[in-house]
Amino acid sequence: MFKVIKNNKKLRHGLVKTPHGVLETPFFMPDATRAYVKQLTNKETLETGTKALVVNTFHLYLQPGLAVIKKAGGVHKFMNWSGPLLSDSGGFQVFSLIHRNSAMGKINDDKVIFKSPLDGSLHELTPEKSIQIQFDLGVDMMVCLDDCPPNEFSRVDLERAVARTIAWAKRCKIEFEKQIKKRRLNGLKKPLLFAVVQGGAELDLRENCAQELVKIGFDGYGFGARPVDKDGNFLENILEKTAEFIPENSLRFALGIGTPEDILRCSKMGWDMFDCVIPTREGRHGRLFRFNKNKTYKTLNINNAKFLADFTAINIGSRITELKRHSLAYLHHLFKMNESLGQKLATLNNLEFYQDLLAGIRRNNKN
RNA sequence: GUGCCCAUGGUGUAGUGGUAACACAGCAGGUUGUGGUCCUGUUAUCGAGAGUUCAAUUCUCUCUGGGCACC
Repeated sequence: MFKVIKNNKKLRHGLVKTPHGVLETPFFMPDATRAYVKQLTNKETLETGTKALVVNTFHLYLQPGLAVIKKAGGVHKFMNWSGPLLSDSGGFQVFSLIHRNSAMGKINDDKVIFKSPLDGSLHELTPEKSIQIQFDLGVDMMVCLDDCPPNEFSRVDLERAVARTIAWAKRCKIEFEKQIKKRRLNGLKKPLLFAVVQGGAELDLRENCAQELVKIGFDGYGFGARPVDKDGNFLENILEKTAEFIPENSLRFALGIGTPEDILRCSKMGWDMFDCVIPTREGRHGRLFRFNKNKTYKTLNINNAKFLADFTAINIGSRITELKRHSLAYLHHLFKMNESLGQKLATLNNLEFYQDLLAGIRRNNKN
């Protein structure tokens, strides 16, 4: 259940009730694709201010496999996470796999068949199966299987992907209702369901896709495909208009977004939910995010030689003791030694930065 | 002491009578529904001296340094 508490033009503040707790919007979810945030224990993840995580259907289906997760009693129990979890449908992964290499699978209107990148075995994914898997995972928020085309696809190909995404969303909704009844998940136990708006950089396709999905009716709607073009330019206008195509009382989920700047921009357009690999992945590669005094931010590459003897703190204002006490010079040393403790500290730093960024947006939107 | 072998960037190795290549390290970029090991640039080298030659990192000699064997 989602309720907008404050709506000042497009600056939104709201509450999402999920089976595993309430979330204030807008919020950011780190990606725990394979049921772990890389480098961190759950306790450490919580210390960054993180409330909810994203896991991935595609990855968990392949490893460790559904049998194991069902036996564990769901992903929450498997990974010992008691907060809200969202699962991605796996559509993005399957389609990027096939679009990169057509030998990896086939897509038709009914289903998608793909080869496991792990052992080459063949698997079939349908909208119904994707929803069933997500119920087996036992997550709080699920995403419909969508046909996710690269933004550079031709108009005709984008149209076909939109048509398929709508048809599949309908099938997902039907399967969702079926599973709800079958599993008797009423009231607060009922997960939220999201559909994904496709259409590349063609505004009318985005509008059409959103309208058709709204007719079917979902708790929230996501922005599909990469939010940047092939030159790395942010699709600002497309994001802004797509948010407007989504009803005000629905959740707006900006999948895979993004840089701190992109999240700031999107939150001003009325997007409520974000997830991205940037803070964790870039952290592992040595890029740190930090605030300037005037609330702007900058990044630094801890690998750079200029940090060799920089004994200032990683983040003097951090709530996390290690970030407050350890110096940049020490972190530089850990990275030069290829010591995973360095990746952990950088991940902690970046997730705390992202959560502080979102907390700031929420404060701003409340007032 | 005698004999033999070796010497190429920071490290480990290619190679050639027309001034040198690769890997790692270094330096710096990149990463948007996860590439933990990824990608892209970039800096830097023929131990010293003499000889042969139009030309030597390459051939010869001496020296220096290192290794092996023998006494």
